Amino acid sequence: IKCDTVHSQQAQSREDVITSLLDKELWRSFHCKTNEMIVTKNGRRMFPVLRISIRGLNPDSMYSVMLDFSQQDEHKWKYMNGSWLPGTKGETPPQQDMYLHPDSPNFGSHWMKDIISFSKVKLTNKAITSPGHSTGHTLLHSLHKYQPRIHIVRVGGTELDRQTIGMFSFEETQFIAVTAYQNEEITSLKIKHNPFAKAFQDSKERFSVDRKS
Amino acid sequence: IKCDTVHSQQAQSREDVITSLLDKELWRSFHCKTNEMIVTKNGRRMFPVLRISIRGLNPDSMYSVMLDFSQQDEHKWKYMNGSWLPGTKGETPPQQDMYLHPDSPNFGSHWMKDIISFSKVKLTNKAITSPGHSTGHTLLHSLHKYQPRIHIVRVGGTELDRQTIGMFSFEETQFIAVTAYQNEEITSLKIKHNPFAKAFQDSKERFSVDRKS
DNA sequence: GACCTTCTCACCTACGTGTTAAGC
DNA sequence: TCGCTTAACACGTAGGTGAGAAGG
Repeated sequence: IKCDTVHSQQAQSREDVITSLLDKELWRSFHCKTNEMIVTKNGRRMFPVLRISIRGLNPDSMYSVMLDFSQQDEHKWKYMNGSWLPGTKGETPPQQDMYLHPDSPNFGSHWMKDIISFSKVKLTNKAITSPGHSTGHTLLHSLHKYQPRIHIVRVGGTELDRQTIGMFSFEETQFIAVTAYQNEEITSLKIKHNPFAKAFQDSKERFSVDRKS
Repeated sequence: IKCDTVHSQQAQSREDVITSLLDKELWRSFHCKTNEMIVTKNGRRMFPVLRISIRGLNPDSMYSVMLDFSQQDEHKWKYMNGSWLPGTKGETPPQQDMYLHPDSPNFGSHWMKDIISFSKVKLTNKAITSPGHSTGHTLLHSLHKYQPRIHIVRVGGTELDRQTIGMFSFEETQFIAVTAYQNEEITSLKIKHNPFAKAFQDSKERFSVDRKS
């Protein structure tokens, strides 16, 4: 339905920095069904994992790469009769903290050398999870829609001397935060592609999500 | 025997940087028996793990922390009749590459905030381990004696603009690289303290390594 | 009741141990 | 034979899954 109208990148860059999203096919298969991400008290990883490549940085300059989640609208969404509908009442305003990629800070050469993976970021619905919660947890509101955004910041000699280089987001990575999956097709896609869900690959009825029909 | 003569730190520091070794009691219990570390083709972690704390860095300056292994002498060592003896023939010259702590580079405030652990460094006896060997592997010669050394380097705006701040080593962390444990007392200590060896904790005869006797 | 959240669970992935037997 | 190295193995640690029942 809307899968053909996805434009993959919105770039606002002060330098000639280019970022590319990996696993686009996978992301789009989820996006077509309206993607959902589980949030838990202790934090849940994302699947698919946000992975990007970066070009155009100065190899010898120092950068940090960050991730945050922009609340896309003020609706509380509701899954009814097989589709997501915006709720009537507007909900909570955003107050987003940044997830710092664990390789940060690092040289441009480091960031451009390999794929940059955000596999370790955890989504939570509780402000304070546990004593050892540290960083790595990002607070989201369940049943609200989010757009992941990647920020590239140049860091100078001191910790406060920083300058935003670019902000990048990819429409196919949008999702609705949930405490339990609503759409069974999303569940099936998660089980099919996430290695950690292998236990359920043969024990659950499969939907024909991949058939060309 | 020689356990009482261990001096714990040799510091050569251009600034007032102080590093402290953690788990000194544990390290000394191994050092008393002449410590051994396994080297394998694919790389083996160290146990005990090298863990230090650092003080005296400039919180806002950027540093990298590195680890290397200084070959202590030119002997090939041999375990005979319960003790290590230096072999007659001199052996290979050193050619040591540095293991970069995965948090590198980072601000002084980061390095001083928490304990710095070198748990992920892997010791190998093969130059090229596997296609995905990447960094994290350090080549050592089996049956040679090594002294781990920690280097702190200030890194500037560019990747090559760096200046060594200090080099620190702790005598109780010396070891002989082996492909299989020679001294059964060392094996027992490893099994006793390394959680990953728990499978052997109750199935193997224990030596009275900890009795005050 | 309907909706959403929380918790426990079996079942995985991923990989760090020393052991043992085989290889050289 | 002897000394040393290698590879397969059982058995742990550590932690990521959705399912399902229970809670609010």
